Amino acid sequence: MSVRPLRDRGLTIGYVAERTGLAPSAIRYYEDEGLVRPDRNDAGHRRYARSDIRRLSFVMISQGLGFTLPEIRAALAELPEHRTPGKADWARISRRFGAVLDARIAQMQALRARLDGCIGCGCLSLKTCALYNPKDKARVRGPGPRYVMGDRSDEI
Amino acid sequence: MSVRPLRDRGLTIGYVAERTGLAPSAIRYYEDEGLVRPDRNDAGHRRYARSDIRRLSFVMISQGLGFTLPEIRAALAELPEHRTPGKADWARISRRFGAVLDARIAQMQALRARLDGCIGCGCLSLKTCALYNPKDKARVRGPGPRYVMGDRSDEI
DNA sequence: GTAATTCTTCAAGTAAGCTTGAAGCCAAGA
DNA sequence: TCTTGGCTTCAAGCTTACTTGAAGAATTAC
Repeated sequence: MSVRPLRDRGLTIGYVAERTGLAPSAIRYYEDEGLVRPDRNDAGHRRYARSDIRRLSFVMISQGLGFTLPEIRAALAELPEHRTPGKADWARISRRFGAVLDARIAQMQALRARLDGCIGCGCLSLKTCALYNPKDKARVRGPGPRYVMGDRSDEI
Repeated sequence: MSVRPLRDRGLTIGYVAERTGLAPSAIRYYEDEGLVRPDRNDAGHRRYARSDIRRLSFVMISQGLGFTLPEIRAALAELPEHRTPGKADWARISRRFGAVLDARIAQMQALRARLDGCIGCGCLSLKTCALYNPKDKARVRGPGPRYVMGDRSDEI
């Protein structure tokens, strides 16, 4: 446990890591990804603001909700730049994420309903099955690049 | 479009690729992952059964529903080995996936409810926020290795 | 004053789900 | 017969979200 978290005005990365539970390497990575912008001291060591702890907490929570780092970065971009974000600021961007979550849940429920429909027929044949309908390419998030997946539509 | 899909008893990979919309490389990859087991002709070329088209369709559908290849492989393992799977077989494993989907939807709804609770307080402080409660580490699926993420519990 | 931490950067590894490319075999059509 | 195209294997690349390790500088602790 860091005894003196503050050196030359700002929190060290080690202290922030302790407070958030994140690994220092992860915090540096988040900086590369534009999620935090710590200052540097004369020696080039990172110095964090107290509010960065909340910022990083938001990153962790959002990831737990299934958001990607680019999505989180976009959300964080809406926070005020020259003022420490307050409750209202955090509540506002949280509400947006809530709406996105609602949409995702609805999407999953739609897929689930389709599956129900398809269980009855058991067909799984490319053109017949409702689950192939590319209407909403509702691919529930998965890793790795999923390139073309184009709609090669010939007859089954 | 392949004019003669059948050579020495069995479908060529190119034909199966056309029919499913999958790239041949993807189909070979699925074989490496144990999702299909085509025969080989004398020259070592893959020869698929007609039922493999349905099998690969199931793989695509399941991925669209958010299942991983290992999960799909496990499901496919429940199909009969020495008999071409019929409607009932496909319906049975689809029903299982449906139940898993239900659970996932419920999990997301629980997370969503928690977020609602947290929007009110706007705290996002590590120990206080309900979204940090590791009760169910309900991380909505995301790519990449997520190592430790341990519960370093010290005071906020 | 010196040893032990902590910090820095940079390169490479990991998992998942593939694609792309190289090098070579085999078969069908002109 | 030759060329074209499809097939084979194997190796390497891509993304995301990181970790691990190396090599070295700065800081802290004793």
